[in-house]
Amino acid sequence: MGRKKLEIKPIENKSSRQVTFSKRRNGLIEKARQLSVLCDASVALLVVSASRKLYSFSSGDNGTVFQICWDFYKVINRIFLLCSAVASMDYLKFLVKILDRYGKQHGDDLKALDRQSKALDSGSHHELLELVESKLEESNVDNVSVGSLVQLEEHLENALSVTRARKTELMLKLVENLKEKEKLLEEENHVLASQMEKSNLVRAEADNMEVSPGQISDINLLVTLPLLN
Amino acid sequence: MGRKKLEIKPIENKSSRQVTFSKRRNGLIEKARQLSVLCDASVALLVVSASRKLYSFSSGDNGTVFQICWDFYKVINRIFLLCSAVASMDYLKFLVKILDRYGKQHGDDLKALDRQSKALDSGSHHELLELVESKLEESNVDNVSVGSLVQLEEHLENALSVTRARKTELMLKLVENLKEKEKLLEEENHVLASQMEKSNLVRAEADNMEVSPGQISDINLLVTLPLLN
DNA sequence: AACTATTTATAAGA
DNA sequence: TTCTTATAAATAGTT
Repeated sequence: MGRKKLEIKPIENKSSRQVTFSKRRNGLIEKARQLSVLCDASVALLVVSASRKLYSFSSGDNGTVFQICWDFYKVINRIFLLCSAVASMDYLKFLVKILDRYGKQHGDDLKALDRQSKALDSGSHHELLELVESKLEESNVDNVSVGSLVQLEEHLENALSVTRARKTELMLKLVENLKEKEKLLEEENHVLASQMEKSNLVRAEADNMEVSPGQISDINLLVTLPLLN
Repeated sequence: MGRKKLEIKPIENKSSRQVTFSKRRNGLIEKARQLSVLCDASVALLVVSASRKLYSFSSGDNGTVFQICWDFYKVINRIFLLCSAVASMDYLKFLVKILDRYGKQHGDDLKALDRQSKALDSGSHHELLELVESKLEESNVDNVSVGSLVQLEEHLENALSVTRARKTELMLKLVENLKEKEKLLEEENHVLASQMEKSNLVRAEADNMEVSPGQISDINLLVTLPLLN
């Protein structure tokens, strides 16, 4: 739809490709907007230029981008999770590049959050929770920056993973201690019992004195108590 | 660009809205394709109709949709995670609907996987791992269906969560048992010790017989052993 | 689903 | 970049 018909194949000339990209990108975004308005549709559009710059549109039903994208995210997330196990080195490099790009495009947000995160460097749970709450407060969703949310979630993931590992570690240590304690108590018990037996034997031999019924039954009761397993 | 100018506002007439949606959606997807080809750009487009049907396009640099979407996913995922904590009931209903829709659009895949998953209903870990491996094998990424991957990940998530819960449960039970055991042993020990004391006392009174040094030291050693804490 | 009168998008040029 | 303009493409209303 210009002065002459354009074949749909990669444009060689760099500057004309750049110009076409700019025009068509705007056109595409406008068309996406129109479709969403005219037909009550949810539309999400992502464009990444050859120079790795990101442009996007979302009809944003509730002023946010994420409702429409939830199923998209589901698909992508799952594919990614499964593929990351078998991903090539090239693909991993690609991911790093994209994350880099995000860091650059949201540099200010990241810096701002970095200052906060430095404050809780030593990992105070209380402070972390406060940070989360303040972020949730201010996140009437569309005025909170994406970069800071990305950063924030990383904090949360770290905290969770540390907490989980610590839980397991503590429980294993507790079990170990309890088992050792049990072993010692059993040994002590055993020695006491044999001591008692010997002493009773010695006494019985020495003077034929009878052990009182109450005392015997006490001992028997305890020794035959079933140990839990 | 039709017989007359159309204002960009919601189309009231249902059937004409449906027709317009169909035409413009195709147009939009074609435009997206052209942009990606002409300008070496990555483009991802998602359209959900008012009737909740999903249409999408992705330039798919490597034959898959997910490279271009990775950053999108990052953003969406993080926003979702944070917002889900404060999401309204309406929003939760919305999510359920979308997941439903997925189930419907990938019904065949789900059924196929369902048969497999029935086989490991009783939760054999070995079989689950085998299923995962076979899926990874066959997922040269573009010939495996999205629906089955979604389902597969749900299996994995369930298995993980069940395993984690079971681990905690078993460890807590173990700790409880060990503590009870310890209590009983300590009681038994205490009774034995006091029994011993009484008996020694009685004997001493009765005939002034001395307890052998070796026996005394044994008992003292055990009673003063530090208990772990 | 086709047709076609129009509008809209945009390629090339400035 | 931005504007202009000739022309290609998309599509609204009609059949």
